[in-house]
Amino acid sequence: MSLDKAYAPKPVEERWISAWKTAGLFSPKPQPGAGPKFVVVIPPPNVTGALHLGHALNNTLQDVLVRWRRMSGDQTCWVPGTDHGGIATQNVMEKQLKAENLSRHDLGRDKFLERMRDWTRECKKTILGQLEKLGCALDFSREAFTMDEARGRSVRAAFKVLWDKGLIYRGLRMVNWCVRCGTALSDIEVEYEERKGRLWHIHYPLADNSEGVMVATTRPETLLGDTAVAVNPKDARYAHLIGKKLRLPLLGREIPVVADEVVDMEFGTGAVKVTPAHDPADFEIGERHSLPSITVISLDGHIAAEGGLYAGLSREQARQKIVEDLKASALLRKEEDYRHSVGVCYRCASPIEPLVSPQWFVSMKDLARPALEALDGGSFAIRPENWAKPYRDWLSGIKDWCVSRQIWWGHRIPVWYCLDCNDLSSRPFHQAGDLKGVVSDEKPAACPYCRSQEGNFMQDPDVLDTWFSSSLWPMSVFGWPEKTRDFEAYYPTSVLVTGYEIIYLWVARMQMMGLEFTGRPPFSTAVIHGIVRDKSGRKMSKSLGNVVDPLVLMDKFGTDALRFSLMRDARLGKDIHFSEETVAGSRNFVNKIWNTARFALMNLPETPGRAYSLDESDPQAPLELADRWILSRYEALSEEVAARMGAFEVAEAAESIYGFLWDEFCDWYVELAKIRLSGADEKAKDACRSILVHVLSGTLKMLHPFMPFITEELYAQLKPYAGERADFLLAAGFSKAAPRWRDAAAEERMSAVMEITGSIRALRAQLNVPPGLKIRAVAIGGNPETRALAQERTDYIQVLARLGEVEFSPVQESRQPQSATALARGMTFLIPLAGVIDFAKERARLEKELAKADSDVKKIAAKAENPDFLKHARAEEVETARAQYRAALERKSRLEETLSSVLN
RNA sequence: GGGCCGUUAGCUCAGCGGUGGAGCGUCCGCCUUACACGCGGAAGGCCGCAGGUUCGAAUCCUGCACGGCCCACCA
Repeated sequence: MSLDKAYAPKPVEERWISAWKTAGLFSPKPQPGAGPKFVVVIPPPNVTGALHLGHALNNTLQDVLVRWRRMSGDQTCWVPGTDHGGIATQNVMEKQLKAENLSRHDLGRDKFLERMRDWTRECKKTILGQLEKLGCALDFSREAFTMDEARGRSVRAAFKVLWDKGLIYRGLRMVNWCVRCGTALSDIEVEYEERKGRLWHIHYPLADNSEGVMVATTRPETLLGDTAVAVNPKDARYAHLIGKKLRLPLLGREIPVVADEVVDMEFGTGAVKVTPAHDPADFEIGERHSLPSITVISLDGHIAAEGGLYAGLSREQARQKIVEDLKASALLRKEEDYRHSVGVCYRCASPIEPLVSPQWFVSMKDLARPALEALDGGSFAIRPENWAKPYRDWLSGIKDWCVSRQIWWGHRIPVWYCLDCNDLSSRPFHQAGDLKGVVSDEKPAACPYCRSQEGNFMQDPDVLDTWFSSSLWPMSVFGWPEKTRDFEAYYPTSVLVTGYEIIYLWVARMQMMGLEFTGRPPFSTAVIHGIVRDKSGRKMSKSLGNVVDPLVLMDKFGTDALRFSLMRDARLGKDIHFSEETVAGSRNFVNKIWNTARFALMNLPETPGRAYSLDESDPQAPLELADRWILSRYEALSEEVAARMGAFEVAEAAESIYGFLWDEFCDWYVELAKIRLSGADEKAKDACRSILVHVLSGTLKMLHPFMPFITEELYAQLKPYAGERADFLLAAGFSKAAPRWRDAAAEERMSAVMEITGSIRALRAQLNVPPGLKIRAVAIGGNPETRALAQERTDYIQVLARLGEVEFSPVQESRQPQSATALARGMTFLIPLAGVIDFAKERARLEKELAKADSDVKKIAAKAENPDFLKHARAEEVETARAQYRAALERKSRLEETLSSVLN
């Protein structure tokens, strides 16, 4: 068997992807009653384009959990899919059309949707291909799409149930309107940005042209729709004006001064212009004072007919013109720069226009209550826990959900109007508030209101918010509302892995819907991760030009490397500052693993004669210190990693495995194994081989969820030596825990060896002893155990520190002229180096060590000699401190001795 | 205005009550037959600031400053 010197990911990845697929590895059949289940549904990526690093993070995290649980013995099921993505996807298509100088209206609804479906088909292919390439153990036979036929049935069923319960209603309400997208948005789809604007102070004279009040506004164009000016009832400045009429500038309309608590006396002039049709706060003032509401900005963002001579202007043009006209009429009294937060569309970032229009709503209060109870009762948990509070707060203050969108791409609202009894022609659809509708999947045969059988039915033109179908996802992917076997077997799911930015948009709504329709939370834990940002912490965006394509990274460093670096940084809930260097680091680690296996295989017989198993009661060869140490460390690692994974602390688990494999296994164990492997003692060799096979294959298993490809590749080579037959690591599962291998004594002894080695290595490096030179050493001092250990394991120290002969001198003050000195664990290693080293350097080095020892002594003395410490600290704490103090003193005095005598 | 998170080595981040850690970068030395995507060594920290609790605080508490998110009807 021979492996290349450097790992080449591409062919390995391709080979295993196809092997997994051929074996149907990710589509295990549900086995009734066979052990715990672990079910995950993918957060379906929008079909807006290719996947980005955030998707890579999200899906790798899920894959790690799924693979881990599968190897732990759970029945797992991970469902893939994509989301039609409503406005976002429609915008992508509209951009494409724009490049062809077309609008969606040029195509018409049917043609447009056809193009959307074509695009979606391609996009799904891309996304699923990328997920496969990422190595995701998704059951591709279950692929779902939020707008396919089955999901359509779920959506319509949910709508019907909510309708029948009176939880869905249509009403004329003030909503967030995106002028650019031409649709209403829900409250949480509005983002607030600090933007620089201006604050205009406008004088509103009294109707008789005497005095008047000054108001401040950031949106002067809304003046056209003003129907009052409001002041605080307690405001002495304006008390005499309450009830009087003002003359609205430019239009001349008379409007009243009203008193309302909501007005802040401190802010601006203390008087507010009230535009009920175009501001949510003003809308409420209008309700309280029965003010008329005049719509002056229409759905397309232009000034409506009521805007007089401004009608037809865009809102931007109107603002400019109105400011000019106010200036001309000397009513504009002040104009200042003003930074304030502006609501913008989460999909296109253009400013939101609050306006009144007929929309569909879901009444949320009753749905939120069970979700809150699930959280408080523990049937649903959020990790990390600090997200529970914002989640709870949001649910507690929940408002009704505007679910209608005036776009074409989405689930059409399943409501029909009879043209024979609904007068749609005289009431343009979007202006009507009280149409009689029939909720139905298909066009009804007869009108229940007028009994007409003419079939003059028209479906509501609106579509549902894309998040409506998303909220049903954990149910709909298994066929709900039908009682399918899959639904029985896999609902509710186990964990949901997603980013914190969609906790309200998605997580909360899934909880509410799941509880409403099934009485059970759709998943018992939400695992929340952060956002992938660039190196300097900025969000990745096309406009900043800092987006990184995961495919490019996978191509350059390998998929395992990309996955591992994402996982190493994926601390729950924390953002990742991503840099390519960390992927290079992971690539190096992957290569390290490759070479470790190469080393092991080089030292195993060409054809596996027998299995090197430690499970046999009678080991084939005697184990020695290094073996017992690495086994102990390996067991400790297994336990720690299992605990971490159970708590979803994936990053911590990854870090631990990294440290174990590189620092302990490679840098220490493998180096020591070389002693026996290069010798002639077959029994000793077999002992080493057993350990190498056992620890390496076990570590590969632990790593498999993180880096599925290289581990599969190497395990395939190693498994005959481990006596295992499974074709894939997922099928092989983890080895049983073996706590009997924990060995504190071996760990302690090995750490002494490491310390001694370290001090001699440091001496060599600092004194520039030629690395190839095998130097002689004289060992003196030390307590009996350490001394015995050093004598027993001289071979370790010789190999690790590249020593020649080591002489154990019984004489405490053994004189070795012209020696350098290494101190460790109470032992002194004198290294005669006349002619090799510069003794001035050695003196300087020792003086520095002495200074360090001295400061150590002082630090520990501050504790160990402190009567308060001795009085209050726990006994074992005191004991430890005393021991440390003794050791520090001992070291210091030895250094002093050395400096005064040996060096002379 | 409220809430959450962060502030530790040049950079990215662990540590969360007992003599300050990792990776990358830097410096010195090594092609030591698994790996130069490597090995050994080293330099580099008033652990944001100020109080408090404690025998003892990077770690717990309280304020403050700075940075970042989220929420809220500031015209």
